Amino acid sequence: MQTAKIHSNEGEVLKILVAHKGPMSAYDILDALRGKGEKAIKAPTQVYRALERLMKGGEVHRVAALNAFVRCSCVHSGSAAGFVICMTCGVVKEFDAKSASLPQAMSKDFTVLPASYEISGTCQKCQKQSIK
Amino acid sequence: MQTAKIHSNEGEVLKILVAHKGPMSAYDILDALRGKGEKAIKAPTQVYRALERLMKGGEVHRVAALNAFVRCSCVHSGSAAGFVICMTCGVVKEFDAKSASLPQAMSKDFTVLPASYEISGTCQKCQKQSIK
DNA sequence: ATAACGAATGTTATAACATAACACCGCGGT
DNA sequence: ACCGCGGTGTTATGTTATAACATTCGTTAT
Repeated sequence: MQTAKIHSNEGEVLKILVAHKGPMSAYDILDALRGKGEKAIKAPTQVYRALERLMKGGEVHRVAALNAFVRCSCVHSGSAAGFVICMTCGVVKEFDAKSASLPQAMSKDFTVLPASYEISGTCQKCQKQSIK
Repeated sequence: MQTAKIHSNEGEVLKILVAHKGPMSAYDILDALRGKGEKAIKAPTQVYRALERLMKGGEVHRVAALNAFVRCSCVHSGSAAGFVICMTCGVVKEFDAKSASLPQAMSKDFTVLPASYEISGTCQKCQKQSIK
């Protein structure tokens, strides 16, 4: 069995993200971790690896529109994270895409247009092939 | 008055995108244009500038999830482009986010989960400030 | 015509984001 | 003890995007 290992990098990265509130690029995170002497993370790879696992665990999400990562701030279903993103100031709002009606989620605080919607997932064809 | 100028680069870039059907990265486009002798585009900047203007005109959209660009294939309202993206095979489907109901748009050909929704626009605050 | 201006272009360099490849370590199972 | 695997560290490189500046082309005003 794979018991809980060290994962200290994940902890460090998550701490930074929690403290920052809001999306950070991998390199922002890296800068925040560098110069913490001793045990500090030094290379992008380490940050990306930590982020990858945090994302797999649902603790962090990637915001493609910003090339950035955010702490999950939503009690969502785990499989349908949604974001409304202001491309001017970089503010993001997370919502649960599974339960919320999307247009509502955005129209409260965001003016709609011009806007771009992106839904990333897996198409049926690829889904089937992965089952084989 | 600013009459129609040359914009030959826009034409070249658009031609490539039309021929390719489907999203291309700026560097894919660049490679396709290079080695066309003479008048060929040679540098990323030129591609990005052409894309920028094509996007402003609504002829092309950027798909952030893929760091790519697609010819607009939709008779949409012009201000609410939507995409459903398969992160496995890279297939994208465009829909008019203004008129279509989003969940429907995706559920036909895409299995929903796990999925990520991103809606990029401008928040009210930034909207107001830009009016000033 | 031509000067002057702005928009489009060309060119070089660099910034920002992300991954490949390989060596090493630590722990758990046999 | 050893083996294997997953996590880590390190270096190098690949990919995407923009900055900065010189030049050319059209349009307009003189």
